[in-house]
Amino acid sequence: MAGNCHFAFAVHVLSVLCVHPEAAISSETLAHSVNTNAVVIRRLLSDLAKSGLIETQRGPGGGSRLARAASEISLLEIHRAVAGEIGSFGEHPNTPAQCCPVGHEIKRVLEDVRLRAAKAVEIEYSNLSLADVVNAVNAPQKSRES
Amino acid sequence: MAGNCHFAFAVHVLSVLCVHPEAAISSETLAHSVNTNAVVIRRLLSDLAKSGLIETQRGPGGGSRLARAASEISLLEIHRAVAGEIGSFGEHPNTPAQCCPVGHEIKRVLEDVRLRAAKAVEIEYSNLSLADVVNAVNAPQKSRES
DNA sequence: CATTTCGTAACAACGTTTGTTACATTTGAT
DNA sequence: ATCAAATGTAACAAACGTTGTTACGAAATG
Repeated sequence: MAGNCHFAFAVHVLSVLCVHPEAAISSETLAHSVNTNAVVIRRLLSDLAKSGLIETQRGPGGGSRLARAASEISLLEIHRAVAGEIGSFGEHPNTPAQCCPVGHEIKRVLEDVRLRAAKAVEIEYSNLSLADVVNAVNAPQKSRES
Repeated sequence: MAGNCHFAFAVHVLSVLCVHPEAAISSETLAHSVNTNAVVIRRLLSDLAKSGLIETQRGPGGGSRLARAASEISLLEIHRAVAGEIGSFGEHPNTPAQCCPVGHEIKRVLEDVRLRAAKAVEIEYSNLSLADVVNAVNAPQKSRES
């Protein structure tokens, strides 16, 4: 696995919240569906709440629910909430030799390339909503939307 | 940093080879430009040679040079050579609860999402050549091509 | 006030990546 | 032939990020 799985877990969790609009779902229940620890889920939920995608209640009967209609939540928002801006494709971490003509400019050029790729992914994610995901979950045999 | 920097290093190295077409460049020289260890570069060069992007000579005066015109080498090829297929955006590593309707289907849906994003990046990378990168390196003040 | 649940800190386990040393192998020059 | 230059690759340590886990305080409900 490269990087982390916050985004995948978040989409999973939000999908579960989406199909249970009537009740608040506990981190324990969500953790069971994702097959991980409840604290891992709570860390995610904390980020999602900070971004206003869910609302959470403490105490008995507490848990989380969507703060908005699933059709109004894009995958881009989810990604930003739990995994930051898109575009961490292996950057050049070193300081290249500045005396080398290539070394002097390469990081700027690579950054442009990175931005292009990031923009392309952003467009894809912004065109997919949580509702699209849940629809796909509920319609296994059908081909993909849009 | 997320993941590795093979791709960034490879583009850097290949750019240096591109601007020195007259001679074979040693891993030591390349390592100096990238500001890393020569063995790190040799590992990269080994992958690039296996993919037919460069040719390498051992012995005194040896080193590497491009096997093709830079305009015929896409960033997608470079990525595949040193960092594998595009599309390792934090997958869902666990086996979700199969009794949960969402858990049962979510990995397939997430895989579709991942493929979409990967395809978008592939298109960007396939439309950029090593020559484009070198042109951008040589024309610092100009805006980007295409 | 007891129970449930969240929020968060702290820490261990694990895997990946990078850098480094070491050494065998190939090649070219003298 | 021998030497020097350079690659190819294995082995290993250090650093880092991620995940899972325990623990415990805070909040809310009845």
